[in-house]
Amino acid sequence: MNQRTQPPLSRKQRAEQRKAEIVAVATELFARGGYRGTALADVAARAGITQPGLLHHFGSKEGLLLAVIEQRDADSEAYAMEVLGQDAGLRLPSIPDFARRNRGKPGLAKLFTVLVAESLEPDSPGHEHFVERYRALRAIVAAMIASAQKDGRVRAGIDPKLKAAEILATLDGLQTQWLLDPDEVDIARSAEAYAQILERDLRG
Amino acid sequence: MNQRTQPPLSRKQRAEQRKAEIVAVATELFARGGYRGTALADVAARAGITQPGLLHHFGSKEGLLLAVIEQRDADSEAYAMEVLGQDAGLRLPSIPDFARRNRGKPGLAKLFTVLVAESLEPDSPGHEHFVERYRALRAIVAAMIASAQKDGRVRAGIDPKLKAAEILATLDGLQTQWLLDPDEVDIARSAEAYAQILERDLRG
DNA sequence: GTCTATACCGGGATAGAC
DNA sequence: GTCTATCCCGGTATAGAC
Repeated sequence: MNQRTQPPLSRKQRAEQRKAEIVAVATELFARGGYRGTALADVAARAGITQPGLLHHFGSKEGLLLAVIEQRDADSEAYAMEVLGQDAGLRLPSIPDFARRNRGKPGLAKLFTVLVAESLEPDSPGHEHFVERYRALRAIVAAMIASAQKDGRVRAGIDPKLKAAEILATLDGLQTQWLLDPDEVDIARSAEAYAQILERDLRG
Repeated sequence: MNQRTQPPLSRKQRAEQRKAEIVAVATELFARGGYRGTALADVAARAGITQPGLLHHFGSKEGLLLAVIEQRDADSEAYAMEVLGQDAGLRLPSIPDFARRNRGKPGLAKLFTVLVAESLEPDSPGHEHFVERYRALRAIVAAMIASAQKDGRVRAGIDPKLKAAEILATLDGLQTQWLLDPDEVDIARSAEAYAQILERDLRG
């Protein structure tokens, strides 16, 4: 920013920036329509490029999908760190925060829901990725619960792995109902109510 | 069965039977691949008919989808009646039964998950249907909870509508994790654990 | 690195014979 | 009611010029 002429963007940097723009557009379009339902040409047009121009960067449509997934993961990991990072403890109040934040970006939430469903079949492009993602998430939450059990902040009767799966399931499921019918389902209130009963449940 | 010659199938009955066969095949194929990912010709081939032959019955691909959805709904409604029908009370133990039953038919569970995701977008073919379906399910469960509150079997602090959404969310979410990674997620055990904590929660 | 042009495939729907 | 033949669209990917 304080260089005298123009910030010297190398060719490689320019290319990366271009790719990032395309990924952003693709994220939005995949969220509606899903992966299969979205045409490469549409992504290209919105990014101000032609379809072969786009393919030059990503090689194939699947390549673009993987780039989108990768980038989305980086985002949410950053957020997870921010929200529950400092103390490794259980911060239940952060659950509604998380919900509220997703509410602000329905596109991202929808992208995730749609892609997971498209990835259920074992040989689909994103399958392995989402399997790993859920395993990792369950492990993280389970570890938090187990650690809280050692401190006596969570009762012993809880099975950390089962409870982790259940927590993720509830939040995902609420989100799906909200995406389907936002007028009827208040994701923030639901998440708050859930955080409360969860606390009751964990403390015993 | 006790007619002397052959049970006289009218033309109309034959046609209905044929359609039912096709719907069954379509259900299976839509479960993998989803609606968009499934070719009409594949459905037709598996049903022992040609693709135009199939279209003769359903008019369009969307027509076939609606037939599939309708039929699946009839099925699950029948089951819901069976499982919690007699007494209008809350039968939490039936939750694991429900999960176990779905485990036996992963195709149907997958169909549902995939179609809901494909129906998030407001102008998608099945959107209205799934919106209504969830509203109805939430209303039924909420009514059961409210009635149990009147009897004093459920504590007053519970908000029936919020709790209904949460219950459906948890079961859906667990099912999705199980479909994605059946080796890692035990849907029956998870559902049992959830039914237990739910009982604790409701009783207070 | 981006374009134009095009090859090529797969899919849904229609026409019309039987 | 089912078939064959065909149309036509939309989509991905490739070739090759600039």
